[in-house]
Amino acid sequence: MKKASPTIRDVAAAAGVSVATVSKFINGAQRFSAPVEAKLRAAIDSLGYRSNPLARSMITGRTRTIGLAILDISNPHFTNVVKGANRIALRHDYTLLLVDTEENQARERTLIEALAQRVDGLIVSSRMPEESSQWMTELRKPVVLMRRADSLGLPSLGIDNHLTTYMLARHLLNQGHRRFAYLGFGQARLNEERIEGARQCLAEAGLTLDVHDAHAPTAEAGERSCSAVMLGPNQPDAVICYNDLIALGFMKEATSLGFKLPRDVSVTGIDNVPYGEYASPALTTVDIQSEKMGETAMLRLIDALAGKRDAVGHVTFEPRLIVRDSTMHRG
Amino acid sequence: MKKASPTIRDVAAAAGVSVATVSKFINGAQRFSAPVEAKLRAAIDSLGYRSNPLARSMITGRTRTIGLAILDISNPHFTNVVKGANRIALRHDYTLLLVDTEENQARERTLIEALAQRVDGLIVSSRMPEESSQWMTELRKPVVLMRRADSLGLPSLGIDNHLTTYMLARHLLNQGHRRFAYLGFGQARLNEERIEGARQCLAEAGLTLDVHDAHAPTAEAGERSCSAVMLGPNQPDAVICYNDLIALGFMKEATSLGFKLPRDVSVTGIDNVPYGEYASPALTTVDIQSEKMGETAMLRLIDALAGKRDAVGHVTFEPRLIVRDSTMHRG
DNA sequence: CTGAAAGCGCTAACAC
DNA sequence: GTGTTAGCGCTTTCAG
Repeated sequence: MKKASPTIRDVAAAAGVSVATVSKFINGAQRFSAPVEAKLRAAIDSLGYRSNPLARSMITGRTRTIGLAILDISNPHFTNVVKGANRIALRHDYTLLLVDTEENQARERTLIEALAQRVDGLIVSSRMPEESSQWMTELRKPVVLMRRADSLGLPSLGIDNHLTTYMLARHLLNQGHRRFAYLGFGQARLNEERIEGARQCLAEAGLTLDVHDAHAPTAEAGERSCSAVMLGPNQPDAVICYNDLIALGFMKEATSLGFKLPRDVSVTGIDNVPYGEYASPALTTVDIQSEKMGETAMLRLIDALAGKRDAVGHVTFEPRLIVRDSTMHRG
Repeated sequence: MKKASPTIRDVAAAAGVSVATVSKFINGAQRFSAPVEAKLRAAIDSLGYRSNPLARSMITGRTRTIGLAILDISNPHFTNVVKGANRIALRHDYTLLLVDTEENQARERTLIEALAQRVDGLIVSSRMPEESSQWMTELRKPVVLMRRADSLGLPSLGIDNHLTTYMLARHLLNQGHRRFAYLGFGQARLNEERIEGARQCLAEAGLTLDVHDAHAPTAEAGERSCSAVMLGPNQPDAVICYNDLIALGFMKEATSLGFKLPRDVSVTGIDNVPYGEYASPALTTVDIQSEKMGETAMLRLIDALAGKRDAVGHVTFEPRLIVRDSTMHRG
């Protein structure tokens, strides 16, 4: 299982040619005379030769590997990002070096810096404040950021967060809701934008938003926070959650607490994770094109690596409202 | 963003020592005289030197990278495997090179063979028949298989599949169900074992199993197959699904078709994916310790790489029944 | 403790 | 078309 692999030299010897010829052959760099080609082929597969990508990389400086740093592989949003990124990578003959930072900011930098050394470029998802992310520009490798960060001068992409919650609020308003709560995740940069989006929409209707924090972007966190929202002094008839996971947990706990959904309260999420559809009531949410974001990030990175002109700008994705059964008209 | 990185030679020059000394220093291979150590430190961080892992790997033959090949990152079962494997890898200072074969057998071999060249060892999840998996033993790298395959002589691990469905059938039997259907995924090796487990249990009660195939291990497939199961000639009062995803899809569609769950039919899955809990009715399932499997696979691999004696055997995990609301007593 | 030198397996000029 | 040769950035004997 671990026998020493034959090298290019072994092949050269076996085929009676020079190493340079073998190298050119495996790289398909040119054409060869029939006898040489035959001998090469024979030597290669009789020895079971496979070129050593490490040695090649050391010279060319390219590894055909892209680093992808995400915050939590358990979150279906990121799973979809990985899926999209992986698909494009494969198509361009790259492989993915995955790093899950597990929402741990302390580790993040070390992990990503180490990653940067083994790849040609990287896609990074991070919650670090822009001010302390300067190091990302000093990785000596092209980086695509999965969030807006204008001051860093890095290519980036993300959705219009303000719009997500604006849409949600408008939808709920149209349905006749009047008492709004927002269950957020304060550590995320984009939490503010989401609060702002909902607030603005509500303000236009003369309403206010009761803001809560779930402290984690997970279903468990949503469960834990439910009673504080539903049994507090401002019982809402509509709650907008930071993401689908929180919403799913919230709905489960609300049901346990004896509320009938969506009759007693309408709930919405953001992300359009695959399982919102299978919850009951099926979750109204906003699709943020997670998979597409992964694809686009990878595409931009690969273009950059190929030397194509890359607008070092921000690409904004359009969110799309997905109405399901967790929101209903208020008589 | 791409300035040429300083090399060990630059450091040596700046510090006025030899490259060998620098090498030993960054590898913490020995102790140094105070003045040398000071100069080294100064040179290294004034240059911002970082050792090039590729060059190191080429010599040592080790990359500190583990390859993980899974069938579908969208499936929460595999997500959990990744999570577990990643946690252990990180702890031992390894990184994960992830490959998602997307349930595509044709690509699988190529992808994995390529992967094998860039890693120290690999963990492989595959549906390939044992007979045609011989190549996995010829990768020249340690491999841990995420399924039973005795003839290959590779370390492997998995759960007792026979027991999963046996338990499920027994549970449903105890609840008074009598008309059983199984909604499987024929392409999986373990489908047979699961059918057998349920069958055996039912046989003991003088009952039979009505076997169907969903053709994919996904929620969509479960939805599509529902009507054939529920509206066919043998309407069941209990259905055991190949996995949670299929069960979730099945339940959704059954509800659409007008069935009341679990009153009209009890449904079970296998895997204990996080979202079964948030479906309604919450899904009765069998926990197969996905995350733990990932951890154990990684641990065994790392032990093997560290030269520790590794029983080239199969480790079997115990499934555990999780009863929730999708199964109920039959009056 | 420190240094000199010989490569790891391969590519990339440049000759022939 | 094919061969020669000089390294890539680093580790690793082996002397001193």
